[in-house]
Amino acid sequence: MPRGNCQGQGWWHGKFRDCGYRLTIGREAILDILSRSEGHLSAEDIYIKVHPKYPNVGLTTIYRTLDVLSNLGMVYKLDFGDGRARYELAEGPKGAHHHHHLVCTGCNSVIDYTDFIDEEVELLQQTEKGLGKKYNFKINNHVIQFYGLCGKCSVNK
Amino acid sequence: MPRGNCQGQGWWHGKFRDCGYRLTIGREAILDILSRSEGHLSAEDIYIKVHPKYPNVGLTTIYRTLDVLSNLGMVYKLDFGDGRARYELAEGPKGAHHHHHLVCTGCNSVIDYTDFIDEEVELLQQTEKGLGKKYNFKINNHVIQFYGLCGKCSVNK
DNA sequence: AGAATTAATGAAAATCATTTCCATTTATAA
DNA sequence: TTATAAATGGAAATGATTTTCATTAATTCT
Repeated sequence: MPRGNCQGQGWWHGKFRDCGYRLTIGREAILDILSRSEGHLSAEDIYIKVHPKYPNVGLTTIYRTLDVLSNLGMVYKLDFGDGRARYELAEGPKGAHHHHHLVCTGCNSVIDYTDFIDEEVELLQQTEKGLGKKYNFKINNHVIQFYGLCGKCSVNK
Repeated sequence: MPRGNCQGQGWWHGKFRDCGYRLTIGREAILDILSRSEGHLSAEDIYIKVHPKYPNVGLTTIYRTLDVLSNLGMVYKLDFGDGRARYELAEGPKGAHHHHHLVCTGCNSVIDYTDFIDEEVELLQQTEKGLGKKYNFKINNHVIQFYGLCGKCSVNK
C-alpha cells in the first residue's frame, strides 16, 4: 500500500504519482467519467458508464479507485440517505463548480445549489480555521446539506 | 401505515398520538435511551442499551422506530462515513444542545462542536428561507460536517 | 530492453447494515 | 371486551461494499 499523508491541493496527473499511486487505464477511465459527468454518481453508475469503453474494468476497481480518490481529496463521497454512496469530483472549495445540496427525503432527488455559496464558504472557512486550531484538527472537507420535501413530495403527503 | 405529513416542531408524548402512531413500550424505551445518552448511537448501540431492560425489543423494531422518529423530525440520522448510520435526538435548530460535527476520517472519531454555531445557524436560516422559496422546498433539517484528521491521526500518517 | 519487484486487478465469495415477510401480539376504538 | 388495525420479533432476503487470492501490469533496477 502506498505511503501516507497526501491530501494537498494540487490537480491530477502528477498527484497520483507524487503519492506513490500508479496511474492505470481504469483509474484514468474513472476520472474521465467523473470529470465529464455533472452530478452525483454511485459506484454502479460509474461502472455502467465506464464499461462500454473499458469492459475489463470491474466494479471492485471502481470502489477501490473511488476510495483512493476520496482519500486524496480529489473526490467527495456523499450520502443522500438512500443507502448508496455518491461521488463527485472535488474542485477545491474555491473551485468553479462548488455547490451544496438540497435533498428531498421524499423522492431522494437532489438539487445542487450555488446561491448563498459565497457567504457560506466564507463562514465555513473562518469556522474551519477556528475549529482546526481549537481542536487540533486538519480539516480538508466539509459537507452542507439541507433535507426536506420538494414541491411534488410535499403535495403528495 | 399511519398518515402523512407530521413534521411540525412539538415535543414527544402527544406528537406520536397526534400523528397516528401508537406509543409502545419499545418506542418509549428507545426514546428513553436516546434522551439519556449523549452522543451518536448506531441502531445496534441502541439495541444493546435497550436489551437488558427490555429483552423482547428486537433490532428490527429499533430500526423501524428510528425510521419513524426520523420522519417525525424527532431524531437526526447521521452519516459519519463508516457504513453505519448514527442517530441522535433532535431538539430543534434552536434547542439547547444543538451542535455540528467534526469527523476524523482517520479514526472515525467525532467531535461535537458548538463554537460558531450561532453564526452558522443564523446563516443557515437565511439560506433555508431563500432556498425554500426559490426551489419550492420545505426544508426541515440540515447537516454541517467538517471532515479531516484529528491530531493523533495527522501525526500517524 | 529484460528481469525483478510490487502495486493493481477481476471474479467470486464474504460481510454486514438494513429491510422485508409473515404469523403473532398489542394498543386503541367501538 | 371485542374488533380492528398497527406494531412486533425472528428468520430470511437484500444489496452495497469489502475481502481474498491468483493473475496481470506498471515501475525499477541492471
